[in-house]
Amino acid sequence: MMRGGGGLPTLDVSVTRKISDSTVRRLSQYLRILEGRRDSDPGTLSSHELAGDAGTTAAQVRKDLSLFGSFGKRGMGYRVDELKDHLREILGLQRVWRVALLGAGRIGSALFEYADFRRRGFDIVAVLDRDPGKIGTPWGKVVVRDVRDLERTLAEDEIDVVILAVPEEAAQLLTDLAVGAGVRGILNFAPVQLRVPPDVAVQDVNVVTELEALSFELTRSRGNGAG
Amino acid sequence: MMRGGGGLPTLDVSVTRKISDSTVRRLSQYLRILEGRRDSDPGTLSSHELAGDAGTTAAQVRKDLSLFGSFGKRGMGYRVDELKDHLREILGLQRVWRVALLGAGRIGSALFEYADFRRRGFDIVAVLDRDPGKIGTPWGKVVVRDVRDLERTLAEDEIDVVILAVPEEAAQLLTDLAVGAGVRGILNFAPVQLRVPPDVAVQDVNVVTELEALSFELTRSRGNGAG
DNA sequence: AGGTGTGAACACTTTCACAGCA
DNA sequence: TGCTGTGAAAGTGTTCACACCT
Repeated sequence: MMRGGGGLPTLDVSVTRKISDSTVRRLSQYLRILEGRRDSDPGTLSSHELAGDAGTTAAQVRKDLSLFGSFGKRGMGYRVDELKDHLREILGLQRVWRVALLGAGRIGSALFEYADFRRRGFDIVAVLDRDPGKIGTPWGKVVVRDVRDLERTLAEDEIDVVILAVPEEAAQLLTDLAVGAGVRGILNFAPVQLRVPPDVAVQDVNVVTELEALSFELTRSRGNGAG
Repeated sequence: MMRGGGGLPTLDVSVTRKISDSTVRRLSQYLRILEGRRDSDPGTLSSHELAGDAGTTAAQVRKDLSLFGSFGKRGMGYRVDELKDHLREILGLQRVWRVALLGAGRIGSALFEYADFRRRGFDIVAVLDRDPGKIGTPWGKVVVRDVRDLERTLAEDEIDVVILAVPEEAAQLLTDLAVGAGVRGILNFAPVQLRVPPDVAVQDVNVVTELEALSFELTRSRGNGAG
């Protein structure tokens, strides 16, 4: 493989190549698995081991990683610490992302309480809602703000990413405001297809769709000899 | 296209063919879009319209639907009511699925309160937790039960699908018990790769992975001329 | 021997483009 | 004419298999 530099770590993160969504999700999973390893575990692991834990194949693991560089040693496998660092860099997790939570309802509060975000580099620095009964109440270190101050909040708090946990009807309007205020990433819990400019990234979480996918699978497999 | 019967509705649901996950997700989306239409909207719509609302292409819509039958009329498009029925049948939504919620914490309670499930054919008929402070408390029409009664509850309540909203450490154990008790579908919120027999369907929901996918996209696009 | 990195083969998905029906 | 349904083409993603390094 050709690469320019001398002693720099081998990492092709900067190369613009199309990386599939499934690859990215697996990389996230690999990182989670590595982070779950104890200090007593060996400091090195093979693509086979990682694949086993991730429910994929060794070839898939090697291919995924090789898209970004050569992180392993032949005959040895991958050094856990090194690979963790590479994955964090690949995924853009070596910085803290400033997140605003839009919607302080059930979903919003469940997400807010989920401490893993902070540990994983996503800091919820603002919470906004429409309900006067919620505005002004303290949530941990932040105070719930009026969603009408959305644009100012996003700018002042230098928000990178917005988590949309509001009713369907409000989702597109708030998206437009957030995008206008410079937000480039949205994690969308509302069951609508958000319309955004091409330079804005959206990830959808839709539990009903997941359940319907289960329903589909269960319905199909019923007849196929599983009895 | 060849098909056996006489006057029966044209529907290939029974045919065993590999349908991709992305197709299934789009079908769910199409259904949601159709259900969101008002009575004042036209009773018919084209693949182009549906594609527009779903953020995909007309060819994709037609291909997705054609995997299951010929539901449209050339020159006319699709009848909304008919297509809704077909999609419900394809997705296995013409019955009510009996769901047990494992874990009455933040996520569990947010999910439980999300009324859309019931409307969409997923009835949460049991809630279980480990916490003695929660066991016995009424949640709507059901009472939180001791997770130690899991197997009996699953059998007695004829549970089809389990929603796993418990801490990571408990997830695999509860999965094994549920599978042993005959559950064939699991919606998993725990950040672990569950091990299940091949006839059990699992869908994962992992918000951290979604955020990391956003992080990846934002990191990559930074340099690529969006400024 | 053990295990990575990777081109090539294969499998799957999406898009194209058009015949054919309303 | 308008729009579906669908083979064929193009495009993507996964698996194979092996050269090569430790």
